[in-house]
Amino acid sequence: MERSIRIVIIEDDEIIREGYALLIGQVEGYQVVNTYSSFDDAVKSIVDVAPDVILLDIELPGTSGIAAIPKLKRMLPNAHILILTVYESEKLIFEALANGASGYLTKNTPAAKIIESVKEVKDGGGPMSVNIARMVIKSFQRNQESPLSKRETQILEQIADGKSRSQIAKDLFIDLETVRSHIKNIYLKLDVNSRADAIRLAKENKLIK
Amino acid sequence: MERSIRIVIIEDDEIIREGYALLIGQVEGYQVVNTYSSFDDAVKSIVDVAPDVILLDIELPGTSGIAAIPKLKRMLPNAHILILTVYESEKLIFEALANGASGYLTKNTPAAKIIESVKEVKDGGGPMSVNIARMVIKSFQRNQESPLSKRETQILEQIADGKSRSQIAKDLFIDLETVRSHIKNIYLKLDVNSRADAIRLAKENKLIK
DNA sequence: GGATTAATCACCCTAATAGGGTGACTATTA
DNA sequence: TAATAGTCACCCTATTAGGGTGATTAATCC
Repeated sequence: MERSIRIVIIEDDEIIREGYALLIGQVEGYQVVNTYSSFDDAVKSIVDVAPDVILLDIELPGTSGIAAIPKLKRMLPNAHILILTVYESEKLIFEALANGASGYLTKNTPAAKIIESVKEVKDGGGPMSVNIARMVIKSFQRNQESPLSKRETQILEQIADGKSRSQIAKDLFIDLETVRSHIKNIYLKLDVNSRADAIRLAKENKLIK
Repeated sequence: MERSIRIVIIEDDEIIREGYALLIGQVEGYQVVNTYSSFDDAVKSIVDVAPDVILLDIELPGTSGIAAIPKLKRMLPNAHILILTVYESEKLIFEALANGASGYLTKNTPAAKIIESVKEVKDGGGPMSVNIARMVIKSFQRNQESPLSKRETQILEQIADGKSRSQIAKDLFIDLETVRSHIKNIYLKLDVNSRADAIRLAKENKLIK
């Protein structure tokens, strides 16, 4: 028989924290080995506790959940972090994932889904709430009504890759002057006059990746 | 009573296509209004059929599923496209999502999950198979063992935003020479000697976003 | 306590680059 | 027939990028 999944909960609201602990702890194969009310509190003993999965809140007293992620990953490289929070701001979600969170659930998530998600992160999956998944997928999508032509988009993408005009010319097998011409048109259409502004505007409007 | 969800299936394998059609069509609230064996075949009548959700295969004769996505979105701006395929290549997934797919399922997905996902995309969600979600989340994560210091990472990120040294200096309130010094160290550490190479290498290794 | 690393700044140098202006030719598409 | 996309040409100059070779301070590490 496999040993049960060792879970730690870091959450400042005592009622929620103990509620989750009780809920998860009674499921077979799941073991809540400890709970903490803050990351700063967890630091002392969490390494010895050696959890497989850490349920982490974003809003915590002291070190924020976001800031805690890389620290936890350094202390416990094999542990999976599952964010469990009320926040749905795009910035927070992407920061959490970029920092190393393996999943992101919002707090209205039904108990069964939380249980399932714990198993899922432990097995290397990436569970997300429906609305989070929507935002994540949306972040990949480019603007379908770009003012830029295909060629212009392609060249702007190369500019965003840090390439010089001459490098772009070489890579696309066109003349340096043609590249210049395209860049001028890009600047005209976007109403900017520098690479930095063009890149910023294009990314803001998802004209390029 | 709400009208049922109008579904179209584009899939070249007849057995799979009709299997899905039968499976989905018998669920209450779900209506398979047509099926096609290719995009080129679908083009003729799909606009008149006016589906809410399009189940789309990636490997299709003629126009590929990936290439079909933006065309379908242009023809039916309000339809949601749900990819249903055996392919799990990172490149295909991100291309599909970037082109406008609302969800991505692999073909081993159980029937119940497919049914649920159709409803989910129709409601603006972003359903994904477990393994797809894992890859998507992974794509957000930065390398935890970067050779670059925080400051260097920050400066390389600004370089990737197309900023000049002097712009970076201004934005970070440090001297132009300090920026130069950091860039030199970045180049040394990454063993490159141009912005383009540094950006490419850093993105490949997820040192920056 | 000595070594490494991070972060800051200084001054040498030169080739290449970016951006602005203005215009032309061709092919496709509306 | 008018607009757009894609190609190329030549005018101009200030800025930039990259290489070299330092120094100083503070923090962190063994």
